[in-house]
Amino acid sequence: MLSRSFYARDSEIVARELLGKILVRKIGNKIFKSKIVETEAYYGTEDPASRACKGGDLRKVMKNRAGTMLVYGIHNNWLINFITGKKGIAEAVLLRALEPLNFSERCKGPGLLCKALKINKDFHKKDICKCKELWVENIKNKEKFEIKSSHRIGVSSDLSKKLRFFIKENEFISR
DNA sequence: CATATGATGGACT
DNA sequence: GTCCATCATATGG
Repeated sequence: MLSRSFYARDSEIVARELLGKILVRKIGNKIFKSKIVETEAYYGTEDPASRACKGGDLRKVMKNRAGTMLVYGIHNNWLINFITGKKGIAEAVLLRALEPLNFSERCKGPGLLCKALKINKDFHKKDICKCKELWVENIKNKEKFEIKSSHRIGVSSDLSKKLRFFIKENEFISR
């Protein structure tokens, strides 16, 4: 399991380094493993694309300490974020797509991956470093892959930075 | 209680 | 790329 210090860095760095890591979901006595293949970085207070810049609950949660999970409901879906950066600074990384390793649900999108792993608001504000039902593991055998970046998806106004990161030529990327 | 609003997904061009 | 059905929240009366 990754230590809290992994998340306590700039969200752009965490978003990049989360790629290729293994997300583990435990439901009852079953284990579901998947590889993280696509992420986006969000900067709450000064990010026009983030709803947290408008204030409210999201902004508060994004200021929690790194490693806190933030589950956000939109349309008929759930999206999961990990809080990054220092406590008091509103930063988070959104999980956008996973490559299923020992199951076959489709995970090509933030809403789909939450549905596949049965992630809902029960995980909101929980600690990814302590949770017994969902956590992130390091890769055993380092595999080589190229990280690409682009503008973020589904937002009307955005920063000029490219804050969406994904593994090049992976077939499980959304769109 | 009423209503506005999307960090979407899927179908389609 | 574009269109749009759909529903959990946030907010206001």
